[in-house]
Amino acid sequence: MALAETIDLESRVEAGDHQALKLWLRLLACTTRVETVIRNRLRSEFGTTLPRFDLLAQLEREPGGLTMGELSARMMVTGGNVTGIVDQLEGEGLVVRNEHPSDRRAFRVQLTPAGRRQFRRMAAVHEGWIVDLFEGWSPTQKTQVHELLATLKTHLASFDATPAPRRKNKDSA
Amino acid sequence: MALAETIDLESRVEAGDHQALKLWLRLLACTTRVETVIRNRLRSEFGTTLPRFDLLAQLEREPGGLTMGELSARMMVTGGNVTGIVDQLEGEGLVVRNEHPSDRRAFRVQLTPAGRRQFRRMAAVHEGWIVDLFEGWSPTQKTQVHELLATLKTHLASFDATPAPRRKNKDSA
DNA sequence: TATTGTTATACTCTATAACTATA
DNA sequence: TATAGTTATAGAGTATAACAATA
Repeated sequence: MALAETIDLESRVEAGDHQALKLWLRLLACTTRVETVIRNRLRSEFGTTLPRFDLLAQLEREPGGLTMGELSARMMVTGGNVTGIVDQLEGEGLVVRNEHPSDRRAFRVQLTPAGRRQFRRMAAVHEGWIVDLFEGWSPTQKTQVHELLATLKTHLASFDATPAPRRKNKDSA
Repeated sequence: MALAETIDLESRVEAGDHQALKLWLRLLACTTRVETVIRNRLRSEFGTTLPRFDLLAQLEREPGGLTMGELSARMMVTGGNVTGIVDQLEGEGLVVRNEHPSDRRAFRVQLTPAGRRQFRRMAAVHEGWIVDLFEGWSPTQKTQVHELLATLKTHLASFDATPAPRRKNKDSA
């Protein structure tokens, strides 16, 4: 653990590896904790879930609506799941499947006025939770991490993180 | 208080809120991506999962073994899940339930020699993946974030993130 | 023939509750 | 009575594949 200073040349690479691993473990611990708090509160306060909240958030940003396929892509989940979530939200009167102007196979999924009201109410509370949770960092630190994460995000973009374990073709294997 | 001042104050708070939210979204995006890559590779390369890997990691650190309850606490999941994972790993010959010296209800779950070999092999590869994924940051940046996360982690410790949505008694928040 | 979305199914991960065998 | 672990069940959350309607 605290062996850092006395390393010789040979173990330096290994120490570097451990540095990355320890960083990852800590990052994961923090993220998981925040996520759990948010999930729990979303359920207890609003009787909803993270994917449902996420779907509403996607629609709120796109007043013209989104197709099921676009929702699927933005939420990074496969189509069948989107159908299920939209079914639920439509049942609650928060979203509607409107007809698509140019493709009769597709829909323009949009927020209803009630859906928009409900989402905004939740989003405001949600944002308050996030603010509290990240109060551990000063504004300067937040900015700093935000920028560091931008770098990391770019780097990570080159890794294959497709949801499916197996893609149709093209898998180099 | 002048109107202009009020507006200014309000928008400052709002700006601060958005800062935290944007930070969280980016943090979540990065973490999710890393996790997905790791999960996919763990499955495709070793036919295993993150919880199974995690359980082996817990045992590797504790040569004397751990009880089911201790595993449950360290992995932050409830008991029934641990039973399932240990069943699988025991079936594969990677861990054993040995008898507990002083409590006949409990076990000392331990790695088998094969389990230790297998875990070490996986852990080395796994660490390489992490190193690659975090190559986006310089060693200095890694250290920096690691320390910032320590601060955040401390702050987060005061929030209730119990797995269960509903606990026996009162919410302390 | 390709694509949009639905249906049906399955698997992972996790929680709860009732149960057993000790303590 | 309380605790360690198991069993059975439930419910998110996600994936795959076969299918219908339309392009």
